[in-house]
Amino acid sequence: MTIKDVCEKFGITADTLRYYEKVGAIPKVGRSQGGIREYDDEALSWVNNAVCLRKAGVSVEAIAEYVRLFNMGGETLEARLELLSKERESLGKQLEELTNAVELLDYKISRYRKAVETGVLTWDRDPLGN
Amino acid sequence: MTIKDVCEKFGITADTLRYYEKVGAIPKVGRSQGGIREYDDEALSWVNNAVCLRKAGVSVEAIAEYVRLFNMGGETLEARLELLSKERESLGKQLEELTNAVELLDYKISRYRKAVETGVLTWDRDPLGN
DNA sequence: GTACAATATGGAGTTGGCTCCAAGTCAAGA
DNA sequence: TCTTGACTTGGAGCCAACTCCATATTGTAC
Repeated sequence: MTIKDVCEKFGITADTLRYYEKVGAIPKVGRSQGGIREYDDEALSWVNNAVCLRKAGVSVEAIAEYVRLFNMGGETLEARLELLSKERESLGKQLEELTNAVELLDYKISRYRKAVETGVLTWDRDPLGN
Repeated sequence: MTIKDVCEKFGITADTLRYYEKVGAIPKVGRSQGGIREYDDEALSWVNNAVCLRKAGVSVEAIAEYVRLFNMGGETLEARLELLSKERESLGKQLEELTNAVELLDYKISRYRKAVETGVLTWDRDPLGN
């Protein structure tokens, strides 16, 4: 698979893909004789890992650290588990913040729907709405 | 309430709070005769709004746009509703990405727990794990 | 009233994550 | 073979969101 195919598959740019490789968020990708990247299934799996985690806000650095540990082999199983657990915990917190914000927005939206109907914006929870 | 109190209450720095005010993510805060910020309940409600949305990843610009519309008065009810709805939708997408990533991490973590026990890292979904 | 901490302002600096650019190489169709 | 478009690299540039700094002013404890 060429870099372009991978870009389309994951909805990212070639620059981003090269950047991920440069900083180690994915392992070095195999090349043709001419030096052109050729993504095999394993490479795609790494790209998927990076893209999925990045979309959730995991830092490129953390992803790269995981790749680094992975490439060091079986000695780093515990370290990788710890890294993944830490990131998982942080995503759990983020999930909570996100849920809070969604709740806030949903409440405001419901008030605004009423306001657009009636012409008056009111708050029934806390008299100080905005 | 002083800026320091507000910082502690919301777990952010005074610089951030002043920055939010400067760029309009919260409305201008009232001052003492000497020019020192004094946060009343309404100001706190605005700070809460900004902090909550920022933690979920809503841009400072979008928050500031909402404040701007709010300050323009009742003519902008629909515009505000539309803005909030758009942000709500974007958070919904983000929630999905986050959930995907949590699922991925949970799966990997379960595999790593087994690996730390048995000494061998294996993948039962897709043979290409990482 | 005097020290000293807290706050004010404007503006520069930092960080993370891309994104773009120049100059060159590679490869597929006419 | 020639052309044209995709790909390569290294490095510079950009943007959002802070974060830090210098300098000045305010407010509080003694």
